[in-house]
Amino acid sequence: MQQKAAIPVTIGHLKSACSQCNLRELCLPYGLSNPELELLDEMVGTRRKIKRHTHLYRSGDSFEAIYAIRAGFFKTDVLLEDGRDQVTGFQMAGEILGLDGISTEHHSCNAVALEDSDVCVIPFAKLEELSRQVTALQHNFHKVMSREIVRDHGLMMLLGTMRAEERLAAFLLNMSQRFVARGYSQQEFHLRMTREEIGSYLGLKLETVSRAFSKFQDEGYISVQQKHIRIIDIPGMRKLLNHQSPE
Amino acid sequence: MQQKAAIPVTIGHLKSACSQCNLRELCLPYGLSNPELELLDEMVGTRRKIKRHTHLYRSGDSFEAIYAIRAGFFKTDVLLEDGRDQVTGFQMAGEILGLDGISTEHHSCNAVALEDSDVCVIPFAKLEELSRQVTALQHNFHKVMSREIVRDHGLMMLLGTMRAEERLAAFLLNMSQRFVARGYSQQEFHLRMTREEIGSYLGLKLETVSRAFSKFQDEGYISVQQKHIRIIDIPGMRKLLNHQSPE
DNA sequence: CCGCCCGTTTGATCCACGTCAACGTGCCCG
DNA sequence: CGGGCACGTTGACGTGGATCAAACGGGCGG
Repeated sequence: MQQKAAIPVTIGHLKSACSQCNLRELCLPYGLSNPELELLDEMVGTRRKIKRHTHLYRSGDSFEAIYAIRAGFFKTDVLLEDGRDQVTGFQMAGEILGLDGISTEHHSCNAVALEDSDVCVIPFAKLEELSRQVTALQHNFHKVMSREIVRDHGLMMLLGTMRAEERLAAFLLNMSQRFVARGYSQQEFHLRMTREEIGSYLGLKLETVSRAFSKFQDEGYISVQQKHIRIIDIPGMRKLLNHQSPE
Repeated sequence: MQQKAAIPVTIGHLKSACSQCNLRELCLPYGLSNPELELLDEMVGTRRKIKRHTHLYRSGDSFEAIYAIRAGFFKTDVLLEDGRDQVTGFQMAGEILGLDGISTEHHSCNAVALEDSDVCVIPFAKLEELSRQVTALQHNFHKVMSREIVRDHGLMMLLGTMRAEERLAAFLLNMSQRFVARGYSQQEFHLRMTREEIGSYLGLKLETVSRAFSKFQDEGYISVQQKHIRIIDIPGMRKLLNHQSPE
């Protein structure tokens, strides 16, 4: 983004600088003082470029660091022995990847880039060390983990109680909201994932996802052109969520 | 359990003692040295008794502490505006409740005791303070949060990809495993929750849960007598999980 | 000890979504 | 520029689990 290296690198030994990062309001540096930010800059060792459709880490990899997404888009998924898998999340700039690895010292899911991406590598041992000294960092980190838990509960709710169209509406509104927080349009965006990945995330088959997209378009809620989505009627979409329960 | 107070109390000002607790291998004290345990004892201010069917906290309550279950059994659930709700977890002795509250300083789910229970109140500010000094505590706490995230991913997998009988099998094996870790029988236990609560947790209706119980019994996997379950064929149950995928 | 009530079981029917199949469509590479 | 291929759409049909309904059983209060 800032400079294009003449030699292609997969692991860039560029220094990151949290103090300069325009995502710091969304990420671990939030609310830190300048001297504290400098400590954080030291801790975040390197950045790493991840090409589209390659893994940042795989289930079973030993856990050493968490990753802050500087630019790009990821999915995480888990795999069952029998081959079934499920997308557990889509992550965008400013969000943290790798928290699943802390519990066992090994990652328990795969993280795959859905577009060429750029992450800050945060060695976990150093994070723990620094968060013993910087209270605000410690607190931010705890909030990040807790937010992940709350997010997961929301997804469980979706998977456990919602019907297909509600799930897709919830998904689109969630995307919209996250794009807004990053300064993009609320109603118009580009989805980086396939219908199958959306389906896996929402516990639906890709055909069902496709049909729901078509239905929303027919009813004037959205306009769909491949992966390009425009939400025409946001309040209408919201109503889809709350009202129509089968009981 | 140890002594019955003459006066009924809901908030007991009994000192807890992590150093004496027989659950310390499952809980935050794991691996701490004796002097560190004493610091922990100081931090854990009080214990609190929660009667069956009463709330430990409610969604929206301001967040001040997390809770370690000393004895008893809880469920957590989230509520949608339209009245639909979903059980997001069942918690037993040695497990931690309340982590959802860190992110917004308010709880985002309800915690209800399914039997008379007893929890250690861990003021969160003090926990953060102490975990800045005691590395092992800090690390344990991070592991507890991460474990919760991994658990949630497993549940998402269940809700997103498994059929009814697989879900129930997974649920029963999970219960069994957690009872073993607490020194109870692997094959025989008492469920504290109703069929409806199991259904809500598994994303099924209570009738479906009931039918699956009956089917398992007919096929000789388990014997069911109300809430009392005996698993007869554990390896058989495990096979139910992996093999029979529809694709 | 009886009767009520909540939780559970079981049966009959329905329907949302999965499955299978065919056809479009944008895009990359030769 | 054209052919292949992954991704997406749409249709016809099947089915697992929801829904509706009725009856059962066990625990508890009177």
